[in-house]
Amino acid sequence: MSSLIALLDCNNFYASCERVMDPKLHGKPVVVLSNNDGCVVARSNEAKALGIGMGVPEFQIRSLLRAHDVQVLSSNYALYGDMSQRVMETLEQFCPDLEVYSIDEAFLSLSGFTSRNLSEYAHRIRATVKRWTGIPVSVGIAETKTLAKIANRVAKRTPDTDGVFDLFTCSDREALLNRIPVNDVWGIGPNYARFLQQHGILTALQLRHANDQFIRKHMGVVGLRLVMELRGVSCLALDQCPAPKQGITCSRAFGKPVTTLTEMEEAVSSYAARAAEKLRAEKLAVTTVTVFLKTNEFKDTPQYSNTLTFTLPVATDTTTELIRAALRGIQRIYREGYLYKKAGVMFTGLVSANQIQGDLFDSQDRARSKRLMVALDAINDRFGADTLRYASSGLVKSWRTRFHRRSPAYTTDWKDLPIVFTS
DNA sequence: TCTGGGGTCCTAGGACCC
DNA sequence: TCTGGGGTCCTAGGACCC
Repeated sequence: MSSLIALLDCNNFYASCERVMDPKLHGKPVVVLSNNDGCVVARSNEAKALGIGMGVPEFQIRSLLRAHDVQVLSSNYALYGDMSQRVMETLEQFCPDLEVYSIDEAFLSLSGFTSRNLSEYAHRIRATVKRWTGIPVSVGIAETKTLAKIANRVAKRTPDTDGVFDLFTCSDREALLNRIPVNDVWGIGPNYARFLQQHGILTALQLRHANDQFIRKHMGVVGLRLVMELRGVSCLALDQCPAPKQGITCSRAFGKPVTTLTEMEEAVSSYAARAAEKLRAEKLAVTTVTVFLKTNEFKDTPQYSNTLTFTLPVATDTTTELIRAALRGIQRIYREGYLYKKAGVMFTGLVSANQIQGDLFDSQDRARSKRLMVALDAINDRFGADTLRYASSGLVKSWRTRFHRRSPAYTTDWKDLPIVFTS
């Protein structure tokens, strides 16, 4: 008996979260925008039906949005993170062998459930998630992750499946796979799709029957694994305890172009502080810091971008040191005379915070820094992000990312708690 | 005017060593 | 007289994901 996997995926996740908290959004087209209210990152079914594409810049569809009274919201990541946790906790009650794959998806191992009617079980999971969290989900079942992804797509797009599709027991798999465009296969992005189409491979079925050597040569071992998975040979195991993070990044596009070193320093200082918070939340310390900046590639103005990576003498998780390091870096690559659009700070070479190796010439008082960071995080956690912050991050922050249409902090701020009236 | 952010994995090529 | 080869580590870049 081969193993079976279910992929559970929340429908239109960000838009669905907004609807849970604001029922007025039901039945209306809803879109959620990325940082800076730049691009569409989530769409309700009604918005999809209007032809609004994923990733489209908001300014390009502004008249369409207005004409159809589309409800437009900025991203509210605190809300989505909370809702995600509720969904995952619900799933765990049904199936403890699960891999949380992303904010809105989980793979479930159904190997121990083969005596059941799996479709029926999936319908029960789906109904329970809806009842407990308000989030609609779809479930795809198959022998491998890649096939489960395809099954999930069928469940989402075929109304009479009622949100659950079992590809394993499907009688006409070949015909079904032949209706899946190759660019819809998990792991086939724009580049591979174009390449495969040029070689006459247009569907998931054709990719499944592709020549192994050909795939190995042009798409590497990743491509070969993908093809094997399409054939029902599991190559991507369920990963219940994800590997520790390899890097932590904080980067943002500016709300308006940055033209002075002072503003750039403020931004980079804020990003370093934010990345340092994430670092401590994961109980990690960093040895390698990368800073980068770039101008707006969509514009016809002079272009410049640069990146600098350097290694710290001693691994650290202290905001003060990391800001200082990031500022030294950005000062070296900053050039006058450009309109900067984006900058960022990346931490790599992460080590566990409790095994920091000191060095002979280390002059920092580590115990003192540690106490300071614990206090800083506790205050910001209690009273809200940025209650305490470093002066180098600036006060005015005219470069800051814009969120003009953010919904309230329903789940993370008492004053935004939703109020329910009953009659 | 206006085009996101945060990740992972793999590969090729250079530096270095023995 | 006539320029080795293999292993390891690191980095940059490319592909993909949500």
